[in-house]
Amino acid sequence: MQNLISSAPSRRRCTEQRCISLLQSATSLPRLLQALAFLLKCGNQSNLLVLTRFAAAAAILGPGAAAAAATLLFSPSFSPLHLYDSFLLNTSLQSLSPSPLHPLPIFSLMLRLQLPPNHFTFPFLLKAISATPSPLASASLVHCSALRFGFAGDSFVQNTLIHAYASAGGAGLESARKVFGESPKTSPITFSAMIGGYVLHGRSNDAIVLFRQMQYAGIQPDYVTIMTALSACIDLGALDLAQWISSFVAKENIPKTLCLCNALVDALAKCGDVDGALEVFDQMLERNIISWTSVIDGLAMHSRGMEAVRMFETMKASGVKPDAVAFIGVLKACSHGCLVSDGRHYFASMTTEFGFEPRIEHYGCMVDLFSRAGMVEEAMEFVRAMPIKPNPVVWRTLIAACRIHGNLQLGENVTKRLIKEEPLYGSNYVLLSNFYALSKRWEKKWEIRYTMGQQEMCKVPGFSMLELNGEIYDFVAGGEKLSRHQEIYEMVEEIAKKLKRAGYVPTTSEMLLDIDDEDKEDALHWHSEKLAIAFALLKTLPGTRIRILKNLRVCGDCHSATKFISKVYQREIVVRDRSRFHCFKDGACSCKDFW
DNA sequence: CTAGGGTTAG
Repeated sequence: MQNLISSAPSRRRCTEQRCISLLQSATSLPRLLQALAFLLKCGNQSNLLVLTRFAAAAAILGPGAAAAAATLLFSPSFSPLHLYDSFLLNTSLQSLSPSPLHPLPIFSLMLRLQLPPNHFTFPFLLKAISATPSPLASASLVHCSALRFGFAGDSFVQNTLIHAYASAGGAGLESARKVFGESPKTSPITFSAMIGGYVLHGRSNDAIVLFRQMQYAGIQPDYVTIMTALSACIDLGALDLAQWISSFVAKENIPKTLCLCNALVDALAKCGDVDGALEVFDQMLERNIISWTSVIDGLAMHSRGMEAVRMFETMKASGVKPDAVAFIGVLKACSHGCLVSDGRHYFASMTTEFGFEPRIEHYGCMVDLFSRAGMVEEAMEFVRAMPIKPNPVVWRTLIAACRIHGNLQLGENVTKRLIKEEPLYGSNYVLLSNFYALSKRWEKKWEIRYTMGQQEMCKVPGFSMLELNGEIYDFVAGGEKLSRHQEIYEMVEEIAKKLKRAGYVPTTSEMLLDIDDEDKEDALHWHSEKLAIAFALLKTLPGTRIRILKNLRVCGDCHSATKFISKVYQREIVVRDRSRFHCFKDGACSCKDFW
């Protein structure tokens, strides 16, 4: 008896599941039709799920197959299916999301069969379009269609339209903004769609401006808007805003969902407030692997490797099984904290204790672990013994170690090998020319620079950002974007003099120019973070902590200069690198010079 | 039957 009751629904589910996989596995239209015929024989005439999956499977095969399928489905001989009309096609559209399959064939069929789209059609359609590779053209096509059918004023349509346009980036963002501006009713959803689009395409400044406007307009952000705004904070290192959001969440009646708390932990840590992140983490009622990974990664970024390792152990003890990403976190903590033996232990435990096959990222962490610790030969040996092919990232890790630890010959060889693999990537040639400069082979260096010029390859320009009183300031080397540059350059000169008196010796070896030493020193002063620090020293009261964010890694000279500045000017200076934090205080850096 | 979203080596 018990058996009968429990097996009946499960058998039906199983059949349906089988239908779907049968349809999805069809590789051509004839096979698909064959599959459908079989399913109909099993009595699926009115099973909507099966029929919509059939339509979706046909759409995957291409417009021709989709047309044939729809003609079949909606032909009179297939009655009474035509009663489903738009509903069937809407559901087909829905079933395409979030897979990246193109929904337009289904939509055009719908029009061809003169089935009128209704107000469910456009959101489904636009949602599916957002997930396709280049949604701009499709979005504007559907936009026109929505206007023609009189659905452009529907708020669901507007929100999905903003999302679809914004997903395209570039000009799509402007189209999205236009729809956004024309939307009469704005909800947190409208704002999330627009803000999310900005964040997705690297315009986090615009995202935050809009987030502020939202509050100004009296619209209460909900948890999705907040998570989106937190992503923008991460991009910009906007600590003030991240902390403000954190307290906002604490005092307002916003559901503290697992997702939201994870986003808060991640954002606070990445904006420089690990202790704030730990506080949120401690108060969480429920934690998943992402919560643990975020907090471990946050500790790793701040050189708190031992704590990260303890956290990893606590996680295991609390019954959460580490996954591949969590291992990346703990291995990163070991390499940034110079915990070589712990790193070895965790790497080994991946296979012995948890049965994972380490991925290239894990091998990369190990190479970094040995490299930072100065064990360059060991790192090279590790790469040689790797069972998977090292990728360019691994090579670059090793190359960075060779440069820092002075293994010039090895570095040069590895860089040449990298260039063979990636001949079109400009930065690789810069790396090679660096080694030539370090070994003072200027002709070789100029040869490379010449080749680069010929092929129009260039270096990623470095920039720094600084947040002062809620405003974000940009600095690029040379500083031509700044209106007050004269003042800043004078400050840079003054800093240089003071540092020299304090015993600072500029490191010129990282410069690529073979000009005389004095000029080299000059050129080093223009690195974007030096400009940012000078500006911050001018604009803030003594004792204020200075926070800088960079797109590249800190160069050796800036690192030692900043250590001196922190002592001479008695300031705490926090620099967020590409991958970690440096907290300069009293002439020392929290990274203990491992970076 | 409708909309916006989270951790990942350098």
